[in-house]
Amino acid sequence: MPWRDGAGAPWLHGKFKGCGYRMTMPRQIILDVLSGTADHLSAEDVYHKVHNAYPSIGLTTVYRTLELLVHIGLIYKFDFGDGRSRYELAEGSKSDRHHHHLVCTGCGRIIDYTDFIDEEIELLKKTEKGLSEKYNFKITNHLIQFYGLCDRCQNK
Amino acid sequence: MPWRDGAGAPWLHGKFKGCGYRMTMPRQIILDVLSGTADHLSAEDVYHKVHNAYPSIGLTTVYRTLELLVHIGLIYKFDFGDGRSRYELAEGSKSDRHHHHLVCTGCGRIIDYTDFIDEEIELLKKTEKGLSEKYNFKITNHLIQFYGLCDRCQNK
DNA sequence: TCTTTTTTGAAAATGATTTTCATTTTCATT
DNA sequence: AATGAAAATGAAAATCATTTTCAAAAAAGA
Repeated sequence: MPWRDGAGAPWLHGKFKGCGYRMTMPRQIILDVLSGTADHLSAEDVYHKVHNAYPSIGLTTVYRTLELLVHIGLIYKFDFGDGRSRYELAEGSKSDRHHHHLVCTGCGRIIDYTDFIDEEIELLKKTEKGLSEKYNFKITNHLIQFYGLCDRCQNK
Repeated sequence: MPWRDGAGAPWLHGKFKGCGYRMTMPRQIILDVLSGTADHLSAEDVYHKVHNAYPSIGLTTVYRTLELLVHIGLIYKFDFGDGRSRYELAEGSKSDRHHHHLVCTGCGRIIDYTDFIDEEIELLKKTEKGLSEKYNFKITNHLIQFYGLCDRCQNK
């Protein structure tokens, strides 16, 4: 699954070239890193992980690549309120189900949940449709997060 | 409603003192500014508006006061993805209904909507309950936002 | 291979937010 | 009203994530 041969997922080449971008080594490795974790990595997290396989990479390139991947739609960018953006693979790339986030305001822990997702999605669809019509807004995305304290943080 | 006499809303004094804080002039004026607008002001927006009534105020104090007000629960802090935090009065202070946000990724415009809110709230309650039990999470807050293009931005 | 365009990395710049610290203000007590 | 301790303030400096600049390196096409 992580395509360690250095070629990257073949179907991605097409996605990149189709958009006029080149599939380069840094881009492949950054995608590999994101594919190989279930965490919500920050740009610097990615930078450190990438560094192992490709020590010469610069933080700048990581930022640029992440921005590009968000633009192409291969990854999502999130803000969980700790001052740095977090990234995760968009579903479809991996066998990853659509989920939302539970954010602990105590320790910053993030829990992905898929419970109730179907109902949420259904309501979201309905809401999107209604809002699109009323406000003439072309909705492309949504964000749902719950904030609170995780079990550990509740006990001081 | 904006208590222009400089005393601030009387019931707020209690809220502040109850938490061990003092109700000062800068704090009153910052609250007045937030009460007097329907916009989603950034810290610097607040700073500029406050400056009229209280020219000696510093940006630092604005930041500190906003943080305090968030902590007390009088205002909410939002991130709409443009790199600066935005603040708005929590409902209850004003005759303000609970609402969610529609964010235009083209121009940054924010639309508050209350449509479908009742259904959303109902589902959120149910979801919160379920998630709280399953993950032993004490949920205090939620965030729902839709992203897309507003009517103006759709036409280039 | 040669040429053009894209991508890269290091260093510098940016910009929002936070910290530091000396001064001023508040408020419970004289 | 005066006093003194605790809290709040403001200016300047510090932080820190992210962006920009720019010259060199890598990729795609001829």
